[in-house]
Amino acid sequence: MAKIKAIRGMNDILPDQTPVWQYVESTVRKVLGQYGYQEIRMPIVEQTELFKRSIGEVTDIVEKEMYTFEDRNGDSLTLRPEGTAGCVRAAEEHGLLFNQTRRLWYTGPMFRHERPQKGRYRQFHQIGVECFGMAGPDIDAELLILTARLWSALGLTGHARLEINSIGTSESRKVYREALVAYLQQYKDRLDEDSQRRLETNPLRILDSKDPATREVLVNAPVLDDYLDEESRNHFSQLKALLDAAGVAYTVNPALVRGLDYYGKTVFEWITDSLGAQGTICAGGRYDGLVQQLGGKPTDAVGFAMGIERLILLLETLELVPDYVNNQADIYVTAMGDIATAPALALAEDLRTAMPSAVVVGHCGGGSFKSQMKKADRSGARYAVILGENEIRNQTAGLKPLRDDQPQREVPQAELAAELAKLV
RNA sequence: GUGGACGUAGCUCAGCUGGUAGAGCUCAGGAUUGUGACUCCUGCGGUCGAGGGUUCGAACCCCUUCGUCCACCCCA
Repeated sequence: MAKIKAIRGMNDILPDQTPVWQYVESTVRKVLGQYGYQEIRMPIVEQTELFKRSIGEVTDIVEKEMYTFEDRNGDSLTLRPEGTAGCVRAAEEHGLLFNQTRRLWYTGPMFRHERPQKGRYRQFHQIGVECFGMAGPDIDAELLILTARLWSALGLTGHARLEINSIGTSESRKVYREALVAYLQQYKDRLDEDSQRRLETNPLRILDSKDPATREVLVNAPVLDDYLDEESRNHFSQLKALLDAAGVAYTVNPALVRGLDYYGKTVFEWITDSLGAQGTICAGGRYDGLVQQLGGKPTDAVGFAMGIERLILLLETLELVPDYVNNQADIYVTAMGDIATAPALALAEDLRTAMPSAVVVGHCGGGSFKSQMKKADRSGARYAVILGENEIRNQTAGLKPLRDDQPQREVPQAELAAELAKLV
């Protein structure tokens, strides 16, 4: 019988991995909380139509990467490939957007049927942040300042660079797209294969082609900046001024376009060079038209998503995960022989009551005393508490430091908690 | 979807021109009646990813398939 294995590209996150996940999630939670952002939780499955209408019919995501299936009643449902669409749907559906401003965030798994590689999986996890009802560049700036603070909290400052661009309103972008396509059509045979295809699918993507011949053609191509409407241009220059004032470094990348149709005006990416091909750890932009497009009232909006796997990969590559994150135990309580089992359980409970934040691991499962000490060592605990016949007779416990050369002491059981509280 | 590399013990990997499976780590026990980390000894542990073919004989050669990794595409 062949063993059943996990689905390709969908990974188990094992016990030695969960501490760093919790570390990242709690850090993000803390920083977002500082800015007054509220958490929202949406279903993982939505009507397929939601993603088609928001992400765009001709994007790769919708065309070939969605996990779409029929519900038992015949409805077409899809495992969410990203969070913005569902967030907008939920917020609109429950009246969270009308005549008010909102700062929301969420986290959870997303699903895209792509070929897995480093930093890219079929089930992956994002932390998404979405802001509604704020038209000005101040909220764009707040989001970027917030991410900069998050990098600082994680020790990542200097390891990711910020690229920004303005792709204008959908109207001005449409005019530009036509001009670009018209220009490139003249040199179609000089473009690389991928870019020829992109002429039909996603012309703006050709701008960051790596092919030398294509790059040569692009030298004289129309520039998006020349086609920007006045409002987008002002918005962008104000944003740059706000970032300058806040001390957030950035570079303007005119070739930066986003893959999802709903973006307009501000777009940005935080990129690292330490992860190979999948170097974008955080990306987003403004999507003022989406709420209306999904049937709501016109509502300005801006947001971004971070890839948690990529963030963790980066932290581990740079060895930035603090040691305390992986420490499993503070105190390990041994029990020598059957006679010590009940007293050891009771003593460990006393310790937990007296030191609520300490991790007190009690030995279970028998084994020689030697092996118990070995496990105490492996647990990472700073102190071993030793309970055997002698200690029980004397109402004491052995207190043995495991991380320095201090000698072992005999402490009355009644005083042990107070004694350890001083040390841990 | 395309290209390349790779699948051998729980983990990291050796295994020569084809001759019948190895090491280190981990784990258990011992040297040390009740004391971890260092050392030494012993032991547990494998359908060599799966299926087929060639051969007296395949972990090794051939085909198919599944999976992993990296890159392209695309994206977090």
